Amino acid sequence: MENLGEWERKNLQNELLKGKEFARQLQVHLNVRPSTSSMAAASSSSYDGGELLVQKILSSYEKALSLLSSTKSPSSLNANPRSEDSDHIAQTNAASRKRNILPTWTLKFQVTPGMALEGSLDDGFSWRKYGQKGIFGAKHPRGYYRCTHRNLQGCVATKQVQRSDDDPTIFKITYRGNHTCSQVANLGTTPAAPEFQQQNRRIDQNLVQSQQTSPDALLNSWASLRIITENLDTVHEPILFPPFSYDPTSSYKAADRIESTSTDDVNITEFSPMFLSPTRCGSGVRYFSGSSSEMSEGFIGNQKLELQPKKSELPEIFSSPTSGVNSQTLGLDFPSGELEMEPSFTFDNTTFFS
DNA sequence: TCGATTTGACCCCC
DNA sequence: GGGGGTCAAATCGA
Repeated sequence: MENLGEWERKNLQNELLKGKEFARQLQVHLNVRPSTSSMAAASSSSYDGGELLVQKILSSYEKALSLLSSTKSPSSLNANPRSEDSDHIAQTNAASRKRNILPTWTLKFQVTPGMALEGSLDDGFSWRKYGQKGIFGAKHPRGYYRCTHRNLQGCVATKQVQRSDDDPTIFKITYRGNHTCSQVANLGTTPAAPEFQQQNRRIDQNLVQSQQTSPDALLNSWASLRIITENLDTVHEPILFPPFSYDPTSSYKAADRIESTSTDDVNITEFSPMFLSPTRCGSGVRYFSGSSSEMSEGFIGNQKLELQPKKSELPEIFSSPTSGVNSQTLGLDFPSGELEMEPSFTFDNTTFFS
């Protein structure tokens, strides 16, 4: 934490505050009594899983914020000898520091063999490829993409696309950093926008091509979830994950599977923005399990989701032992993690990694 | 002509 | 020292 610059601290704090606020909104919807002692609440058998979960969420955010506020000023970073040489080096170091603290999460897509990969998994954002490298031990090269608006708008979002060694039809896409460009506003963070609502209705056509590539944006990408943690019994109240937004031109074979699953699956017509109506949202994702230190997973219909924390990301903030359900598990902020989605997602991959 | 992609080189971090 | 991430010049294509 001591290695965080002012910029990172502010962003972290803002993200944590947002997550905390979202949790509070969820608390309101669940009619959870505000409690100054989340642990006391946690030990109370009168709370059902969802309410308990909310208490833990708030507790985790409060602790994370507390940890953040208790850390040193980043001014000590100037003592780094590498930053004294030149502006270029200083900028490089700054980039490296940002690299280390930027939220990272991973999606896995399974594609239909033979289909062309258009736009390297079009997720709705504009990406510009800036590199490709062979990775040690990997059969396939890794592609590096950054937001097209990086220069104009300073958007720091990047993604890496790596084809799986075991199954060439599986692509692992690692997103890093939030989109700060105008694309965010156009791709679902404005729930009232007609496009957004229309996209919600298109879920049955294009489920997995989430256009949200930031942690916050991912909030707009997921159907409501029911979450189970390793410390909790089944959570009966859904944790809300806002809807996917989709590329209407893509085809997605898993949608039928989702629609055909049982009654508590995603109610496609009732996707709602963040935390609007827990009871309205279905529970397409059956559950998430695990803690910040262990893999979490869940399902949207038949689709498996995995959240795999990366230990290098924000360890100070999210190391709280009571943060069994931290923002990542909830999708509130996804400080790091992996979402594995293996639907029969179809896209054109013939031009990828040519 | 301009934006995107390719690719070799550079640099940071482990 | 090696691997991974990024840079930037060269190249491509609309």
